[in-house]
Amino acid sequence: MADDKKLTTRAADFSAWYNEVVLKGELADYSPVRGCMVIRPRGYGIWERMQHQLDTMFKDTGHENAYFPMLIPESFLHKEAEHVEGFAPELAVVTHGGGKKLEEPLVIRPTSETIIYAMYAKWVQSYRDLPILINQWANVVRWEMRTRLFLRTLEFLWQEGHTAHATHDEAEEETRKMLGVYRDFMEGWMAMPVVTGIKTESEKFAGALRTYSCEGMMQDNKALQAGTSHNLGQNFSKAFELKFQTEAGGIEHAWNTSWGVSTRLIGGLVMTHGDDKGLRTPPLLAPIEIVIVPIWRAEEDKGRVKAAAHMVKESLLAWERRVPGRLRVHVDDRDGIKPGAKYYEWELRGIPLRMELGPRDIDSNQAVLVRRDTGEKRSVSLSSVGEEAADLLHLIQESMLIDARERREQNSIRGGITYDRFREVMAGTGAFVYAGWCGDEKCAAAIKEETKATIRVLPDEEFRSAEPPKTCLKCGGASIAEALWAKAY
RNA sequence: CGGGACGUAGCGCAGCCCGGUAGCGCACCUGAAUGGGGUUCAGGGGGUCGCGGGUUCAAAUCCCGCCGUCCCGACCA
Repeated sequence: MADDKKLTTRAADFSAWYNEVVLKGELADYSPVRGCMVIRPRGYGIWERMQHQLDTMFKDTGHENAYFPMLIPESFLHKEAEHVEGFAPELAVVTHGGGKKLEEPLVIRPTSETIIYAMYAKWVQSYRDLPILINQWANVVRWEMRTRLFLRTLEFLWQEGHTAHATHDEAEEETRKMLGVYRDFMEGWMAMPVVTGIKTESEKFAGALRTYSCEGMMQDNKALQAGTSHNLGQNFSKAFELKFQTEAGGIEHAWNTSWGVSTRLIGGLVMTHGDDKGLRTPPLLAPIEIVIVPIWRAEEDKGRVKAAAHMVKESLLAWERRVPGRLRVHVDDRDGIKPGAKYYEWELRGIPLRMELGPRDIDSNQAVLVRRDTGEKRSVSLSSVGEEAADLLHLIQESMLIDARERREQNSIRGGITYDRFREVMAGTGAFVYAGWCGDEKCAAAIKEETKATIRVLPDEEFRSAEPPKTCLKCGGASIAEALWAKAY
């Protein structure tokens, strides 16, 4: 039976561990405003690399960046019924300006659909004006009850893409395409495997026709919704009269999509790859890929060892790597700190590769390379150090994804699970469980009540088993949806 | 918003029960030695004890109120 395997999970107090890695890794800090976060340079360095890569991928798929205002007239939110219902409880509202009470309150954007489609309505006359493919990087505010650094803060930084199309099929294609971009980024760059799929009616975005999502598994076996892509249908174009004249001459409402990822991804990175030594950063996202620690015993060695370290750095910078861009190398030649202390510090920061360079190495034209992910050490010749380092970084990137995927598979259960066993698993380690659902919200609600597990997505093929579940996990009735059940952040 | 814990130096904490000159570890600064996995010694700087009120000759300590943080519920990218 698939569910007889041994499930594993990280230490019980995962929250404390997470906070420790984030705070001691100096990724973020609490701000004076409750529930808001300050991203410190180390965290922002990772985010900048994420942002740059995502931006590149958006541009490669034909999108442009723009900027829309932070303040939105309250009435805009009310134009789409489901949308306002979904967001009303968590809005921050500006009621005064210039010392006077405003005639109409302004909400601080919780997301920008309304203001953006109001503008698109002005810009679009003809089918020739479509599609509009725009992205914006912005901070948004949602007044959450409970907050957590990176995962759920009152204010957060994200990217939101908003597009308008002439047909439903084109919008659907865009929605799926951007979900794929997210998956490629999360797996290829963050080394974080995700399950993609469609959200159920009750879990979809407020105002969407369909919502697709990327769900990663964290080390406590809970799911993290890492990115979403929505097919909004004509809901917003009807609310904001976003209409165009077709080639045939008729007037039709446009079809919209929106999709976003946020700084939550940094939290996902920590919870996917962190270990008890601190952060582990995939090489492609590491602000520094290689740190060179020069080691000297006698004072007379110091000068030549430091000089050698900088020469090695130069030779690494000169190395032509396979992916675009130079190797990112730092020499830690600080005085007064012993090498061991430096090792701990760089391990905490998650730098993927460390090079130890001492007098003995230099005399034998060698250096020691140490992998952050596995701790493995190897001696390499200084004449081929660039190639060795580049190969190792490539290997680390690959093996971090493989390891994370293996961990997820180890903690996934497909098929043949009884509800009793399901309850037992969810009360214990937790898992990704692929099982059927009869489609009745009462069953889903009962499962949530009893186990805290919800349907994360109806997964795409990659995650499904050969044999689809035939019965509902809870009631045993005929299954109409093959669902991924898990506890979630 | 309900239940619990907590708030004292940059970080982690003791002191509170039983009121009486604000302490410890790490970090930081100076000097010297040290340096292949968290150096050692000596000297030094830093705190309106979360905020406000009350009791008292005297409050970090007792009482009341507020604010904030964390954990557990409801909400959520």
